[in-house]
Amino acid sequence: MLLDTFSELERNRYEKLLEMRAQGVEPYPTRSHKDTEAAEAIARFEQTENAPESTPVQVTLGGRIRAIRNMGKLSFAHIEDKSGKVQLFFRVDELGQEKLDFFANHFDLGDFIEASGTMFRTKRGEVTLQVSDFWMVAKALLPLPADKDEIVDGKVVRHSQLSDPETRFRNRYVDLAVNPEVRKIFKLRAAIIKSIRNFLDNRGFLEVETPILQPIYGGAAARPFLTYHNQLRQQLYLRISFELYLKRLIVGGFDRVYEIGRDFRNEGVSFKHNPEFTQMELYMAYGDYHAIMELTEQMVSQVAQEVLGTQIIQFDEHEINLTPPWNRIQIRQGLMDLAGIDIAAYPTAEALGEVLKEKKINFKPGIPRGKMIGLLMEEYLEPTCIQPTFLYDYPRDISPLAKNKPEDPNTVERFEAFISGVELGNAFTELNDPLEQEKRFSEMGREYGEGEEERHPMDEDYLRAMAYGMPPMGGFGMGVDRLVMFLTNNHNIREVILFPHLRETFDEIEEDSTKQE
RNA sequence: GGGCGCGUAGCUCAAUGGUAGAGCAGCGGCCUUUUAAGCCGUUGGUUCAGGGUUCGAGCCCCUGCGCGCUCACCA
Repeated sequence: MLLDTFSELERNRYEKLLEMRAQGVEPYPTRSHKDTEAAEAIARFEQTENAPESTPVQVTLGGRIRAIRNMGKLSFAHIEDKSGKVQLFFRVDELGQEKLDFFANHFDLGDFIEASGTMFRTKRGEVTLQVSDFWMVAKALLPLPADKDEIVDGKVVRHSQLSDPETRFRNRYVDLAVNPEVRKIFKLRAAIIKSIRNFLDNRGFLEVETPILQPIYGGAAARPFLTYHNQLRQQLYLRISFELYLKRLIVGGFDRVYEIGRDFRNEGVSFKHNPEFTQMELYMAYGDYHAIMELTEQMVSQVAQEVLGTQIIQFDEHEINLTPPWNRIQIRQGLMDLAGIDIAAYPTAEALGEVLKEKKINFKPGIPRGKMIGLLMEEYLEPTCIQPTFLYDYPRDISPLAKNKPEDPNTVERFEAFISGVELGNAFTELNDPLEQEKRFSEMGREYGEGEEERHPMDEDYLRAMAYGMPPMGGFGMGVDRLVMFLTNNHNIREVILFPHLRETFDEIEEDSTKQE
């Protein structure tokens, strides 16, 4: 029972609720009567304020009470709705002592109130609603964490705001309710995604939805989540990428498709990894990875321009310029320049392994050559990619879905985009030769061994689709959460996901007897 | 999974091994233009959990849980 968990402080609010009911006032009425947003009321007043024949701005406002200042014969309150805050002014002359006392005795911080009256400007200069009538629309039984804003030199200074990350993420509704800057992140997030859609829609891409529950996972190197369909008695995986389904659609004739949705990867959780995350993938027939590079830099810079009004963003201590063209560094050349290693001179894993040992880079014995190159990139290339950079031409053995470079069978046409040393997206000229694809799947099986879940499983139906003829194309996958992190200057992915995954608490584990292995 | 750090009132934080505190929030007063309102008074604690050392533990030790940072795994 909720009531059983209440502290004395919370009981107190419940008592007020009971008192209201006893007086015939419903604390959760069915209808509301708000007709104007806070910001709109203020704007309308300011427009008419100095007009010679201004008519009074008469409105009914509604929102959550964020501050109350009772002063005996008058009261001030601030309420907040999605447009912002506005002050309410209650005077005994206007309302009578009884009504004023009713406000003082029954309304708390966090309650939802509606009030009608006329807008005016106080002596201190704040546009305010002079309340002629008010009523409760939802009583809050639990108190929100106390905080107050002070305006110093035009800047809002928060006092004692809710800041403990665990409390904030476990009770995101409270975090959002009291921290407007957190709400702002998610408004920006929505705008970013909308802007991506606009960009792609305008270029003839069709937005599609493909299965999240998949009998065979694929399209990325990651461990999947496993689930089970009872009636079909079928094991299913939660998708780790959209790739193989989207490319089937290109076979189907759409030529340009994209999807924005959730991927699930059963891997470590960190400041840049959440078990489920939002991915954007697109496929463009008759394009290659060079075309995708251009599309990517245009998309990201344009999204920034639309959402932030600038292509120059601040991330960490760096000022990052998203304006095209971005840096392009070929991996072999980059490693020659920055590490003094020509990877082409070491064509086998054994030979390259010796180089890694020389450079004191630790690696698990037996990993493929491509992974070793990945380690070199992490050490020498990626940290230098502060400004937006495409690293391109990847080793073939870690890229089973990408097409060879025509002149170099060990290298594929693939790039990854980096900003501030962190990967933003991954793209390639897509392999469209079904027999070659079949060979690659088999190779992956050998490289990784049977037991390793991250090896790319053979997908027979995908090969069949390709065998019907798949036009040449470029494809691209981008972590939307990462992009939101860059554009909102957040360094932890949990800050840009509304309900990030947190470990269960002990109590929850004990109560949940159905939990799986 | 490893290492380091943190966990005290609803929130933000104090407290040499020696009576658990402050501000805000709450509650009771005073106050007719306040705005971090103010002034006076006051309530509120399983110090994350369990064990140990000690005359005595918020503090020291052990175990567990959670969070943060970091490394590893992983794009």
